[in-house]
Amino acid sequence: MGRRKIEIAEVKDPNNKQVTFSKRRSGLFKKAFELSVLCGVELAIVMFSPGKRPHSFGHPSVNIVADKFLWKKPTSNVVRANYVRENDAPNEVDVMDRLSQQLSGVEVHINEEHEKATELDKREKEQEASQAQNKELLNSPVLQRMVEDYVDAIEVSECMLLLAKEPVVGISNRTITKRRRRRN
Amino acid sequence: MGRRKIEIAEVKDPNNKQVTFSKRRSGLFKKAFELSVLCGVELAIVMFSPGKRPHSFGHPSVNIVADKFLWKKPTSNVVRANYVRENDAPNEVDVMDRLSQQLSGVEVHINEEHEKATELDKREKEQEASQAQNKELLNSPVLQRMVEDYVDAIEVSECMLLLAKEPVVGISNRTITKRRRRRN
DNA sequence: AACTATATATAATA
DNA sequence: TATTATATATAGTT
Repeated sequence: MGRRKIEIAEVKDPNNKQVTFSKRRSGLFKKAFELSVLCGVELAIVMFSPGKRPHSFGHPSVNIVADKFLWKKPTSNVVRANYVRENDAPNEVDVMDRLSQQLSGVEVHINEEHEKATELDKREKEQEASQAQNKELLNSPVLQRMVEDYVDAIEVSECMLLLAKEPVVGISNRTITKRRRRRN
Repeated sequence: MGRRKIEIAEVKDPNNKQVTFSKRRSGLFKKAFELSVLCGVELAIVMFSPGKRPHSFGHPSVNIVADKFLWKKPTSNVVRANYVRENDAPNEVDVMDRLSQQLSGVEVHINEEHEKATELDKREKEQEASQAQNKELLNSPVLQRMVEDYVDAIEVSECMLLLAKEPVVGISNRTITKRRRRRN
C-alpha cells in the first residue's frame, strides 16, 4: 500500500516501526470511524503502541461501547437516535475533531466510570470465586448472550483463517497448511 | 475506495448496509492484524453490528490484551515486572505461532460447531425461553467454548472501562504490571 | 512532516 | 457471491 509492497512481519527499525505505527493507527481509527457511521455501528478499540502506551478509539465512546458490551440488554428493537444525520456527512476536519474528542474526552467521566469499574471488578472476583455461578447463568438470558457471542467468535475465526491464506514470508506453514478439514 | 466515492453517512438500504458492514469489518480486522504484527502491537476490538450483535477481534487474543489493560491499574501491591521492554516484543515467528495456535485451536471445530451454533441460534429465535434445550448443552465442549468466549467479552469490557479511567493521550510512561491468567 | 508512487480496500456491478 | 474500476491508505522519499 505504498511505494513498495511489504511483508507483514515485525518492523525491525524502531524509528520506522514508530512511524508505521502512527500512520496505521490513524488509518485504523479512521476506518473504524467510517464503519461506525456508515453502518450505525458502535465499536471500541484498545491497543498498546510499540512503546507500550495504551491507545483507544471509541464511537460514540469507549466506555459507552464497553458498557453496552457488558451490560447489553434485550433492547434490540429499540430505535436509537442517530448521532449522524444524512446531511451531516462529516468532512475531514469534523472527523479529526471527533477523534480528538473521543480520545481525550474520556477524562470527563473518570469518576463516574470509576464506580462502574469497581462494580465490574467485584463481579469478576465473584465469578472467579465460584464456578457454581456459571450454572446460575444458564438459567438467565445471559446464556442467550453466550450463544450469540459464540457465533461471533466463529465469525472472527473465519476472518483470521482468511488472513492466514495470505502467505507470510519467513513463517512456518506447518500449522496453517493442515487446515481445510471437512466434517467427517 | 470503490467504483464511486461515497459520503460517510449512514447507509439507508439495510441490505447494502449489511454488505458494507461485512466488507469493512473484514477490512478493519485485517488492518488490525497487520498493525499488530508489523509493530508488535497488541490490540482488541469490540463492536456491535447493525443487527446489534457483538463482534470482537483480538491479537494475540482478546483476553491477553484485556489482561494487560485490566491489570494496568496503578495498584501498589501488584508485583511490578517490565514485560513491556522493547526487546521483549514478540518476533514474527512468535506472533505467527501464537496466531496459528489460535487458528488451529478453533479451526478444528469450526464446521462442526458452526452447525451447532447455527442450530442453537435458530432455536433461540423460535423459542426464546427454551431453557430445557439450553441445559442439554451443559456438558458439551460447545458450552465450554461459549463460556470462555463470554468471559473474554467481559474482560474486554472491563479493560475498556478501566481504560476510560485513565486518559491515554499524551500520557507519560507508566509502570505496567504483569499478571498471569488463571484460565488455560 | 509533506509528498508521491504504488498497493490495497471496497462500491458498484455482473 | 465474484469481479472490476476506482478511491484510499501508506511505504519510501524528500
